[in-house]
Amino acid sequence: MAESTHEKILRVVRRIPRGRVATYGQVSKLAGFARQPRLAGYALRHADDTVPWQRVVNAAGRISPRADPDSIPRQRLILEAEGIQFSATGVVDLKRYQWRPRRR
DNA sequence: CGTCTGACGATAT
DNA sequence: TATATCGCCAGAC
Repeated sequence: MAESTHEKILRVVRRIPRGRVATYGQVSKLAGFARQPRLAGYALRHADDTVPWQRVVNAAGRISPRADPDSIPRQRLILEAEGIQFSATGVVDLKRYQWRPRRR
């Protein structure tokens, strides 16, 4: 069985530790798909509860909007429960919270 | 099997 | 600084 694109993406997302976030672009790059941030978004859309999808935010440090408007406050609450703070404008400070993997 | 659709971001103009 | 272009996966129908 060849590993699918989505599986590679999800494998990376599962490495993001609690209390940290990664961007779509970062995830896709680590999975071997540089400059294809959409692939990370596509994969997360189909992700189940075995993957910490809430730890992926966009390059601006904001939660990416989806069909369900309630998904934003919902994701935010989970991240805050993990210790991540949001600015008054709803932005995560990537300088402070972005995941920096050691190797691979 | 063709078309549509959905968690993005670097680059060009 | 703002808007357009492009890359190109996978499930639903």
